[in-house]
Order: sequence, then C-alpha cells, then structure tokens
Amino acid sequence: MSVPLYQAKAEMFRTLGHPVRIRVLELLQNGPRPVRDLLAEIDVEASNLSQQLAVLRRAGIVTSFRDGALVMYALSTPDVADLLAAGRRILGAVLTDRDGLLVELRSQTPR
Amino acid sequence: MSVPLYQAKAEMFRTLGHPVRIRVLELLQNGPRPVRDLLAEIDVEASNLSQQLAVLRRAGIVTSFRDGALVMYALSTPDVADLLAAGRRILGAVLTDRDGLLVELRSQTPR
DNA sequence: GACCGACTTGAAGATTTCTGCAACTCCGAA
DNA sequence: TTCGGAGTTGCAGAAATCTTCAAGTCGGTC
Repeated sequence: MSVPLYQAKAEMFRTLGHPVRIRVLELLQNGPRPVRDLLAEIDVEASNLSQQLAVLRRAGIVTSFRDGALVMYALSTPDVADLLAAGRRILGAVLTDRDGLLVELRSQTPR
Repeated sequence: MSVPLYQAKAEMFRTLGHPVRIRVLELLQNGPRPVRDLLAEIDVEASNLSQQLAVLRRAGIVTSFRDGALVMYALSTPDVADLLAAGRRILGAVLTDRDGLLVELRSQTPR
C-alpha cells in the first residue's frame, strides 16, 4: 500500500479533530440543517463556524446548498454516523472511569 | 451534553490524524508488535516513531510493555479496528473516483 | 435600489503540532 | 563492567491550525 493513502486517511481523521466540527456532524446526523440553526446550538462566532464548515466541505464530509436566503448543510454520506458511533465506543473503552466524562458518554443513546 | 465531551471526542480523532499513527494502528490490528518491527515497516526515524507512539499511549489508544530487550505495543481495545474500518468506508464514499486512491482503497480487504 | 439578515472570505497573530538532533536509560551479551 | 542494540526524552526551529476582525457576497423586502 502506498504512502498517499495513509495521508488521505490521516487527513480525514484530522478533519474530525475539532470540537466545533464534531458538534456540527452530530447535529447533521438528524438531517440537513441551515447554518442559522447550527449557530444557535453551537457557541461560536459566525465566521468561525463558517471556517469550520469550509473545512468539512473541502474534505467532502458535508455538502451545502442554498434554500432561499438560508444555506443548508448535510452529511455527504450517512457513513459518517458510523464513524462517530465507533469513536464513541472507543472513548468509552478508553476512559473507563478515568473521570466523569464516562457517565455522560453512556447517557448518550447509541442511535 | 457538556462542552468537555466534544473536546474529548475531538482529541480522540485528532490523535488518529497523522500518517505514522494510522500506519501503526493498522499494523497493531494483527496483534502486539515490538517497536523494532514497526520501525522496519514504517519509513520514519526512531525518535519520530517514538514520539508518535507516545501520543497514542497518552491518548490511551495503545498500551506498551517490555518483553526482555524489546518494547511491545498493542491496541488497548479492539474497537480501534472498527474505527479504522469506518474511516475506510467514508474515504471510499468521499473519494468516489475523485482520484486514483480509490482503486487502492478498494483493494484493501475489509477486515 | 437601499437595506438588512445570513453567510463567506481573507488575512494576521497566537497557539499547537511536527521533525530531527543530541543525550540518556535499560537490558543482555561478552 | 563495558559495549551495543532498542527505545525514549528534551528541545528548538519549521510548519500547520485556530481564532478573530474587517470586508464582501447573495437574497429578500420595503
């Protein structure tokens, strides 16, 4: 297997490695959402959110389209939900009462 | 859900966001391996590999133990394999003949 | 067509991550 | 007890990422 493929995989994971971007993806799991909604749920400046959305867009993980005055975002593939779920599982295995985060993690219904 | 949990998830993904670390994890899927072996398969300096292993160790994704003169590394949980597999699927969905990497990706047997 | 809300873009400074070198520890063999 | 192989650690310069501010675009509405 060639080197560039590892590069691509690493970039994909790195793209997910940001709190705001994770938050966005989890919100988009429930279907397309306008930026305005995301902004209302995530405590971050509009320009910052826009930058993070651009990162996800460039990586091809989300797509966007205009609906009148609003810009909508959606997951480009439902596989993203699997990835997030797998991440959640590992976090559970790794944290194993390392601290209180575990309790909170467990309370999140596994889809 | 509180902010710190997103932080933890993001950190977990960021930990995977490096070519050498991805390579290491894929090699460890087949069972524990001494650093010497990893070094032989990954084209990187020993100190660099050691730094990357330290990152994975700190994140709790791998564990290490000494076996005589060798230091062995192993996945801390088999769930990691699922995560890598999910990543592979997304990459496949996202790349969809965006370039030649796709062909290579497909040739990799899905576990 | 002027204005406002909804977003995006560009750029700069601050922060974090990476890489490679040098020095150091640990173990086993001679 | 000395030596060499196997790894790790500390650090500094280089590179990538984040955050924020200012400016700009696109649609609707009055």
